[in-house]
Amino acid sequence: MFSKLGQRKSLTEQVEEELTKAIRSGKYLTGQKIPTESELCEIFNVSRTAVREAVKKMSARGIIEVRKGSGAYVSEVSVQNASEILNMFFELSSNKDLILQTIDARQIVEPILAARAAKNRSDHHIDLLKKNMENMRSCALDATKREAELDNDFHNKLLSITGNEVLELLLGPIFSLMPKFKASVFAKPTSGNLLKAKNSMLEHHENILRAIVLKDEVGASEAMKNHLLETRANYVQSIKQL
Amino acid sequence: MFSKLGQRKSLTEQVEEELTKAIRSGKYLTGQKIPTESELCEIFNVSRTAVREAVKKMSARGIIEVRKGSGAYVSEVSVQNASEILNMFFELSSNKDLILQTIDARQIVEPILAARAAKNRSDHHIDLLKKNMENMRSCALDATKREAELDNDFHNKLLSITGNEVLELLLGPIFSLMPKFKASVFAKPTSGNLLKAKNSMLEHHENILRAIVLKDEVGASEAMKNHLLETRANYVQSIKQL
DNA sequence: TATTTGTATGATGTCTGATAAATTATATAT
DNA sequence: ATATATAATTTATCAGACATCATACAAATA
Repeated sequence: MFSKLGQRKSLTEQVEEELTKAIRSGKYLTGQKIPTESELCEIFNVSRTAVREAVKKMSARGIIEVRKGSGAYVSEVSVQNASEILNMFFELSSNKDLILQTIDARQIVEPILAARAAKNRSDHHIDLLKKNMENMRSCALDATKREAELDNDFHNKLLSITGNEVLELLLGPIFSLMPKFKASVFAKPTSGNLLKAKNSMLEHHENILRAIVLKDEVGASEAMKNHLLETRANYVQSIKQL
Repeated sequence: MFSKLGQRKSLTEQVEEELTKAIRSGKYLTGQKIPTESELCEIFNVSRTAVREAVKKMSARGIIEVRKGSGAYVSEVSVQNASEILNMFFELSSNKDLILQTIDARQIVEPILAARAAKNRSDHHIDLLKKNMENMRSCALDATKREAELDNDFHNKLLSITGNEVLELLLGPIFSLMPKFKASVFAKPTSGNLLKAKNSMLEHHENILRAIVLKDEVGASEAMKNHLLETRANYVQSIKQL
């Protein structure tokens, strides 16, 4: 059998592979500095070009962080880090009905998350959510961007109450994207409806929060369902008008 | 006071930013070729080094694909592409109880997904799931890797039946990771329990499938809950023994 | 002594120019 | 017209140079 007819990988890719493997195997720990470029050149016996391009790729993947004049360091694999990459994916996605699909996805998973939050919540969580509501109320009517961010924050806090980092990592982006959607869809809001829309949203959030305070899992789930139904309806209507 | 001189980004980063922006704005469409390196040098008035490093970063992000001797092409932003990045994050994650957190995450979201699948399923979907079951049955007892992959395939198919690409993208990794977990946890299976474990798993899958065939949303959800309860218990027990 | 300033060293960032290897386009021969 | 050989284009890799930044340490200043 022919063993290695497969197109041999480029040097850059080989270096990247080996370095990544080394990091994954624990040879270089989080925060630790990896060898300098010239050292890597000697280790792999390749030019600086190959090393640098491999390093660039790895930094784009969030595996390492390069600091000019200092060196390259193994970055912490964090939720935030991964979310950035996911966010970029969504931004690049040209899928036209991405917005609706995202809301649909939320309709599927968020009620159960709300129920979970009602089950797990501590008093500290309640404080955080209440503070969010306060900020929302005191937010100026025309500060739509801040309002969208606070909205996102509310749902993200709910997600974090579930206490599952894996879910946080994976589902975080579908909330943090909503402000962007909102900005693109509600670009020209009919000012008369602004107050009404905000009050409606506040009411929904209050209903959700109330159920969570009471540790009412079913109630929280239902309140979330209602909230998302209206959210979806609003988007559908606004998209139609475009 | 002096206004901040905003740390100017490196040339590589600037090029990457501009190029990404151009692609996102639709200047270069999916599958289309972007300008050659030397052209980009002229456009941005920088050296090939800067251009190449920007291109490498973008290819690492899955935005473009570089073909030696041909050029760089805007790649389709696919679910698979983003999933790869997510998978890498999980592989690099050193979180010790990642396995349990992942199973917990599945316990939260998968019952509702099963219910959704029961609602949405077509006859074609049923055929696919049945074929998976057949393969699983005819799979040799000691082919644990293949068995784990088929298991993963079953759950992934369920996920795809929901018909929501956003969810597929985000949740796909938590299934595709299970084979790796399985390999690391059940490295030395007590051979006597192999048959028992497989039969149990088959039974659970059958229960789930049956409910889906009947479009029984509650039944599918419950069957999935039971399945994951046992899955979790198995892992907990095996991890203890380590 | 404590703070600031100057300086040397080593790291990444960028440029230039060259050669190799893969692809694509062109020309040629049958 | 088809197939093949050749040329042109493009990315891959290398080498070396200088610029820019970070850091540590010595020197100067208060």
